[in-house]
Amino acid sequence: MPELPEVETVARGLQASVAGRRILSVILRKTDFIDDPALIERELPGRRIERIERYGKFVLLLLDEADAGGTRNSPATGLLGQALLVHLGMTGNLAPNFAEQPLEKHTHVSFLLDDGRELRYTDARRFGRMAYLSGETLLAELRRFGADPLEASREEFAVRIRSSRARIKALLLDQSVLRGVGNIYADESLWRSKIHPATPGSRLSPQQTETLRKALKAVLLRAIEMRGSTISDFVDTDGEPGEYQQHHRAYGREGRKCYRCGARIERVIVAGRSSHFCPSCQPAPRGGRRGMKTKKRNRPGKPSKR
DNA sequence: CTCGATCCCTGGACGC
DNA sequence: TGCGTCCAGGGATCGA
Repeated sequence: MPELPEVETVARGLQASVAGRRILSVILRKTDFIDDPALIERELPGRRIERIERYGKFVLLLLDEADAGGTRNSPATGLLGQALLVHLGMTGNLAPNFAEQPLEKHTHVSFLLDDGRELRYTDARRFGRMAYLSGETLLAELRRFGADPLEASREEFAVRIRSSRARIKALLLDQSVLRGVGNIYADESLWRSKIHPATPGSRLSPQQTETLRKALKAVLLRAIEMRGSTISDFVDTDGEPGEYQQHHRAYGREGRKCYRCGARIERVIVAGRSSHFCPSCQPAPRGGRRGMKTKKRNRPGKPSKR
């Protein structure tokens, strides 16, 4: 499941492999995860991919100007003009392929490039998102998201975390608070910080908050070095899995021994997500079992018509 | 403001 | 072998 380190890995891979290439044409197959498919078919052909960046869990392909008769110029430095946003959801993948390579299953978009390769988007579950945005619309979209956890200062991080009574696990997952953290790295950073996932943000001490900021940043940086975590599907632009899953201390370790104290790692649902923690190292917040249901989510009944 | 529930989707695990 | 069921989860949305 691509979170910040996995998306960073993909963005770096694309920057190395397709930056500077021009998109000749676009082939769309399934489009229900695309904001405005017709816009993409109209706007993308002929555009050059200037560079690729990560923004939260989005891959941003920054494109050159639309019109430009004759030579095209780079966009003004630092200013985002127009971009293709790609969110990988749970199972999305964006990677260049040779055109003669057979299409993998669930390949929904192909961008034909000017060097004969194709940049392909595959996504079995289609929890991802693709959108072409420009100008103020693009800026407005990016403003919806909170601080980058690799860049947030002590002060900014503290304000964002401690001013809310929501549980810390929910805050870490909330993209309008911090952009890029998902379930794995939330659990890993909380384990390292010895903070229980159901602790309200407002109940964290300044020291705990700073410990969490540093732990989160360290975990993310280490995971980027290891090219992300591969639980089931994730592969980078070379088709290689990540390796950080070998360093998980909490996520996916229910019933196994805590590396610090030997107690059994538990799993509860917090903020609607599986949350793995050490009941000994990460004691429950005082004042009750708020949000401490056991693992089962209610089984949905007959799906109702819409 | 914060919460849980529901929905989107498919592959994989598991029980029979 | 095959079928049914459950589960995973990021994010939007809605009602409590």
